[in-house]
Amino acid sequence: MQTLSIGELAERSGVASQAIRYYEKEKLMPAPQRTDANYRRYPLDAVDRLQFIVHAKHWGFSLDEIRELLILQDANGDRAQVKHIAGEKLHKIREQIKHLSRIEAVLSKTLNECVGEGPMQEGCPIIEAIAEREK
Amino acid sequence: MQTLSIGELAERSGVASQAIRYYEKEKLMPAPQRTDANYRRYPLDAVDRLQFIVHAKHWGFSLDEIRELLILQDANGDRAQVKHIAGEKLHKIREQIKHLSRIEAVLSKTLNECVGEGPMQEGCPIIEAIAEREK
DNA sequence: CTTGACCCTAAAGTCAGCTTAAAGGTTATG
DNA sequence: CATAACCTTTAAGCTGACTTTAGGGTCAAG
Repeated sequence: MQTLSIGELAERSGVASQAIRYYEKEKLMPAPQRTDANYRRYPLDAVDRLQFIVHAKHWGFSLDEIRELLILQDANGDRAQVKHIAGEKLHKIREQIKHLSRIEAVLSKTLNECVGEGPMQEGCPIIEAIAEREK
Repeated sequence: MQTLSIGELAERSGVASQAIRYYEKEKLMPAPQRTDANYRRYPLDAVDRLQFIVHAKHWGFSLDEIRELLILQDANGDRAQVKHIAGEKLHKIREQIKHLSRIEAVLSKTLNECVGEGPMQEGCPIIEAIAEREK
């Protein structure tokens, strides 16, 4: 069976060798077999696992959360647990969207109100909005 | 004129003394006058400045961005510059909302598709969504 | 057989925005 | 006048997700 050195794996997955070693230390990647010279040799499907990590990171999952998902996969775990983790993540994402939307609303409103000209001796609606806004 | 010790300022503003010293080092707060014993004495409006910082942080501005806004205020700067900084921030916030909304859409869709029962031998729509999703 | 490209480990550095600790001076209270 | 509650400084620690550095070992090409 074909195996990959860490450098080949890095190139195929787009993840730096040192990051791969870091994922191993953090238990996201299993420790691979070693050659006599103590070089890591990875099976081909290590590429998929790394890309799962990359995608999950892009989705905003932390390494801790990704580790949980991988453990469930490795253990052929319960769908309910995966759904639970994803549900919590969805909740957090919706909270973030709410928070950002509130900011977006006030900021775009004040930007419209600001003429964007002249000095600010008598105040600037943007500065004032930041200064006064509660909560 | 009444002045405040750093501890009194901390209590009135809700910002820890050490954080106030940190803001001084980072040029967000001006270095205040000192007593003979080298104690900081703040004017009352230091409370407002600190609360401006707190609010701006809550809005998602970084300390670097807040410093820029404060410099414009201190210099009685140009409204156009403030509008420019706020406009860039608004753009970044809208990008973040877009990114999160895309994730929210896919994640809530896959959560609905997942029965949330049984083991995942034959795959789980959530895991697969993460694994397969491009970009 | 040597040079350069790879691989190894462990430890330290990076970013932001602080917090905590260490070691000491000052001031208010009983 | 002692002691607790302030204040001072500098330096180190924290989180997350790595990257960089230091100091070696290994391997393929010429």
